[in-house]
Order: sequence, then structure tokens, then C-alpha cells
Amino acid sequence: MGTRKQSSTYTRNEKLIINCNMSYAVHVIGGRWKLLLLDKIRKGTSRYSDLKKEFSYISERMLTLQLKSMEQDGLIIRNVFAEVPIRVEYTLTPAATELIPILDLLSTWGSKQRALQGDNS
Amino acid sequence: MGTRKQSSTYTRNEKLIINCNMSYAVHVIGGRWKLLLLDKIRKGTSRYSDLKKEFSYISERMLTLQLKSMEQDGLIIRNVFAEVPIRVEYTLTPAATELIPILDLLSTWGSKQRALQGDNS
DNA sequence: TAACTAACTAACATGTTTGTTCGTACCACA
DNA sequence: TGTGGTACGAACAAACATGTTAGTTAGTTA
Repeated sequence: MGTRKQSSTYTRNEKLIINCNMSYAVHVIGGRWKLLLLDKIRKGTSRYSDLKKEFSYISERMLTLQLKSMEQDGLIIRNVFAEVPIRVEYTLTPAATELIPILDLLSTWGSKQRALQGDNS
Repeated sequence: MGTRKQSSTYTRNEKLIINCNMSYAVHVIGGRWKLLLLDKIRKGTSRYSDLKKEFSYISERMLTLQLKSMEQDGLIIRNVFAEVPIRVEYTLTPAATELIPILDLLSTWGSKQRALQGDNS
């Protein structure tokens, strides 16, 4: 991933925070496009080009960065088919599958909360 | 909060993403110290100085920024007591209280996932 | 009038994330 | 030999988040 300055307060604090399981979980799904991608992949195995097509507003750099990060964090599996042209498919890991219902709860909460906030601010 | 450049791709994309309730929810709890603060406040009304003492490694600037942001997003309530010296107490809103059990699920998931990842990477 | 406390606030510096543009590897097929 | 498609990667720039330091307000007490 991006090279990090191990000595910075920023990075030290991040490590500190990630000791908290809750923060760790949020950290793992916190990248800008991760939830969108997870949501798409959960609905069916997707190849790189599918994602690229569906999310044309995500730059290819971000797309690969987020996918790689999720792969490293054990959320998705990357399957390479040595065809020509090459084919790469992404699937959820069991761990990510367990996460989905929690995300659904978050989604419901978010919807309610947004409505509440809309009312009075 | 920090002034934002309304025209940047960064900001445009953020708005785009926040239309997703899931992303909105994660966005609302996604600040670096928010979960820690929520967790403390949920265990009992806390005054500013309590938080400052407990989290001595959080700079005062960050402390106030995160608190203010959570207040704006309807997660906490800020009560000012016009005593001398002044006293400010923070409490969870009902919405945040509903969020807590979801965060607990996330925490459990995080713990399991961290263990899994520790095993094979 | 000066010192003291709580709870901030402003200005600036650093570091990280995200976005933009261009280029690469691989093999097939014309 | 050149073109085409897929799935990336590298270098750079812009914007944002976080961290550091010093200062502010209001009232009270010495």
C-alpha cells in the first residue's frame, strides 16, 4: 500500500487505535469505495472489468487499491484465470459474508439517522 | 469543520458515496477517535476534562473536533453548565444508543477477523 | 490587578488518502 | 510485425485529516 512513515504520530496513533476491535473493524471497511465494492461482489462474483464498468467514476488506481487492500484484510478472494485475455474474479470470503448482515444493520441505522438529521438540521 | 473545496473530485465523490446509507453510517463513526469517545461516553456522562484525562494521547484539537462532529451528526449531546469554572458534559443521543449494539457486533466480528488474519498472514 | 481553571480556538506543519495521467505485461490473432 | 483486450502499476499532484503549539474567554479568588 502507500508507504508509511512508521515514526509519525499519525501512524503510531493508528496502531494504537487498531487495538480496539471495533476500530479495527471500521478500519477494514473504511476505505472510500470498499462498501460499494463489497455490496456489488456480494451480489455475485465479479470480474475486474465488471467493477470497472459498474463504477465508472472510480479511477482504476483506486479500484485496484481498494481491492488489494480488501484482499489483504481477508474480505475478498482474488481468482486469476490464465486465459487470454486474462480474467480475474473477485468473491467474498466467509468472513466478509458474516459481515454482511452487520452492514445491513448499519445501513438501516444510517437511513433512520439521516432522516432524523434531515428533519432538524 | 475544515473548509472544503466544493468543486474537487474528492468532495464530489464523497457526496456521491454518502447517498449510500451504509457508507453514511460508516462515515459518521469513521473519525479517528470517535469510537473510543463513544465507548467512554456510553459508560456514563462525561465531561470534557474527563475525556481529556482518560485520553491524554488525543490532542485537544482533535478531541474538540471529534466531539463537535459527533454532536453535529446527532450522536452526542453537549450540555453546558454555566458554573464557575464552566462545566460541559457529553451524553449519547437515543440514535447513538441504538447504534451501540451494532458496534458491539462489529467488535465481535473484528476480534474474530483479527485472529483469522493473524493466523495466516 | 494578577493568577487560576475549564473548555475551547486559531495558525501552522506534517502525513496520508484520493485523483490524474500515462505506461506495462501477456498472449492471441490478423 | 502490429493491433487488441484485460488487468493492472508508477509517478506526480491535489485535497484532506491529523498533530503541535500557543493563545483566548469568563468569572473568581488572592
